[in-house]
Amino acid sequence: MSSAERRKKEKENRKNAILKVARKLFFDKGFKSVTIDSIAAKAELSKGSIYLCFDSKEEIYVQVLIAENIERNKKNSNFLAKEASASELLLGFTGNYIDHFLGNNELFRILMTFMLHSDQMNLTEEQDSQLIRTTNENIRIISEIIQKGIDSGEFSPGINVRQVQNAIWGLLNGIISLYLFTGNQSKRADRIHSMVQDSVNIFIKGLRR
Amino acid sequence: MSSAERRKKEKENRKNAILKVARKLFFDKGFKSVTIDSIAAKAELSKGSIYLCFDSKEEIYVQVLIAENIERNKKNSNFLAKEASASELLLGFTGNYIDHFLGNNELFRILMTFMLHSDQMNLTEEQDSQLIRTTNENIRIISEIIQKGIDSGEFSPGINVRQVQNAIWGLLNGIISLYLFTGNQSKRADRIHSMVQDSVNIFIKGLRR
DNA sequence: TCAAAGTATGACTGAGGGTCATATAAAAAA
DNA sequence: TTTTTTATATGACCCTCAGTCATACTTTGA
Repeated sequence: MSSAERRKKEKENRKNAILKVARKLFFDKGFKSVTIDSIAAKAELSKGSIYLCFDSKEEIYVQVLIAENIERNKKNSNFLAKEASASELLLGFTGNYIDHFLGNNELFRILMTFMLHSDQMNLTEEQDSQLIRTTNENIRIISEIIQKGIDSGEFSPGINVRQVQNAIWGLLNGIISLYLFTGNQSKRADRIHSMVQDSVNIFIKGLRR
Repeated sequence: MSSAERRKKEKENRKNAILKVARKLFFDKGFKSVTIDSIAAKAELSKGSIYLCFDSKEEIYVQVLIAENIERNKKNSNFLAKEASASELLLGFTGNYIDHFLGNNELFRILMTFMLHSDQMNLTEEQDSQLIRTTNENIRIISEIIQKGIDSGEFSPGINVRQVQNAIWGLLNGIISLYLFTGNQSKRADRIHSMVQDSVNIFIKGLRR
């Protein structure tokens, strides 16, 4: 291995080490109260070294989110293989989605913060498209489920698949946001699940032919 | 009028003047890039005087949001009086809701930021409940429309009205968030409208008896 | 007219993101 | 091996900005 290659690889490793530390801090304490100094301290590096790998705090943030997206995408990949109706698959996916974010509120906040402020965080073109791409990959499965439902005659053929995908995604994100708003005391998690289930069922009824 | 009363009233006026200035700045520049100094300068007051009326930047922020809620609530009040089916009313309301926030992205961001971080902004009990109350008032009309639909036989009687209200609200907020994420270039506004209309129609179909 | 109470001010503090001159280490050249 | 060049690491420093507080001013009421 040439020294240039080795250096490149070392930098990659360091980047990942920083991301791992940052991830934990963000998820434990929330974006705002994590300082670059605290990341540096925990990664046993100087502040300057952090900035050798990342241009800004926001960039670290977006990289965490992208890594998380990729991770989640792997787990989702075999979802469609299951033998089940489109309705069942949809309820399965949505329940899963809710679980995922109820188990990590901060991750959801990061996602939503990006959705709301993507234009104001000056990311590179690369980062921006990577974020959008990995996010889309994570929800494309909704489209696939809908399409399956149309093909099997379960859903009305007139449906705009992409649009319904986004509507369902929006519904889920919107409901989780409400959940965070009203406070996530005990019992709420149960309630949100039944709410999602009921809402999605209404939606499914509306989708049927 | 006693001097105490007059002083109280003056303070109220000043508060409103500050809010008016802050509102404009927030909506023009976004929360983060508005400084207390800039609010003070524009309100022709010293920084210290701002802090005589408000405890923190967040408090100004939440007061702007509450004032906006109250304002909007007034405009909504005569919505139900219209002669129309529940479905038509629902589509009317949702279209209106979308218009309102597409016309003021920053207001939507403020709303969502609160929904996402309400636990992390240490507001007083008073502020918190006022925010929740005025927000609820703004969307209660959805419940009323649903109830009307049930009463008239248009919608299935088994519906959990409150739950459907929240689901629809979530759907709208989620869709607006997506819209902000994918960028609000021209034509998007049209697309989001048709998306909301289609989604709500699917939902309505699911609600019918 | 004067003391007490209330109000206004802006210099100051502390926190934290981001920078950069300097130091150190590694690689290449001599 | 020694010297030169290049790459990397560091933390003191800069800057912005939320929030504070000692001081100055104004109003009230006796």
